[in-house]
Amino acid sequence: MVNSRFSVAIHILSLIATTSDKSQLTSDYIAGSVNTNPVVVRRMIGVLKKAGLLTSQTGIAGYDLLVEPKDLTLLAIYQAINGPEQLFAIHDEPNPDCTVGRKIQCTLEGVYTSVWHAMEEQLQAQTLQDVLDQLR
Amino acid sequence: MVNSRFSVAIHILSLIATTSDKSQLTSDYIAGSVNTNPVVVRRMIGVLKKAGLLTSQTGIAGYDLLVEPKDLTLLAIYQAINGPEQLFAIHDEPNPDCTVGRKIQCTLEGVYTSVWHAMEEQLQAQTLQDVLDQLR
DNA sequence: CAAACCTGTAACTATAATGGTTACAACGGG
DNA sequence: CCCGTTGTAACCATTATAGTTACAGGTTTG
Repeated sequence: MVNSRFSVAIHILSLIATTSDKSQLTSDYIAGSVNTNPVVVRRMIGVLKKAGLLTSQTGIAGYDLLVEPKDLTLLAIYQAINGPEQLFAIHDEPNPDCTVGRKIQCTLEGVYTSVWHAMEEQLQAQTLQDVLDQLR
Repeated sequence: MVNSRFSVAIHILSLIATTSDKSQLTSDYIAGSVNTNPVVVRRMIGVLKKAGLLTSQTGIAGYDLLVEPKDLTLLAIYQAINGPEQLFAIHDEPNPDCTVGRKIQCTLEGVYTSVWHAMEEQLQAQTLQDVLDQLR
């Protein structure tokens, strides 16, 4: 199972998008909604900030989205967190003296690429706004 | 990143499907091709056996597929290993007193279900035979 | 200015997953 | 019987994950 960071990120971004009173929107408050630690929240927000999805200012409560929810795809969020990392791991150094071992890595990469493309399409098709609509 | 078990399973099944001399096909030999430990191989084979993909007999070298490579989808292999497990984790117990927290789990499940379906289709569309063809 | 907030980040910890390893019981074939 | 094999339990090392403490530095308010 993949870790829960993607879930936490979507939760955080949803809160930022829907909370009108910015002074209320502290890492402590967000942590209370997500049910985790404020530092975990700030750490995740740091990642999303680096990816250009939001801004914040040291010392001041509140965060601002830099992308409209309707323009923020789940794929963009996913990539902000995981980078270009492969989804499935391939075992290291299979035996090159074996017909299977020699070509298995390359073959699996092809398989995983097609699987990943299918996921990508789904993530691209859904935006933060879609999530917000379902949270109503 | 997801663990490498799926990759290892496909590798093992490919070897079983392509090795004609069964007395050669020991867990030790397979481990040599995969580049891992014989026990890791036997452990994985135990899982695949429980799922009904192959047979073996204590004390005798060799394994036999119970499903023709052309009928063995990568989805079947994936499910043999991972069961019905969700792909993405969702964080526990978000705050029910919060509009977002209250409905985020349900919403994310919907999102992940659509993503998983897309993956499923890709895995269903490819068989072990397709993999074997690419290993040539 | 001082106190009370906040963010940003480093560092440490506990827990769990993963894969490798040793060990051994049980089986089969020469 | 003897040797090689499968099937498993048990243990270990490594790593990822998330939680936590601590603190530097910014902001606001009285």
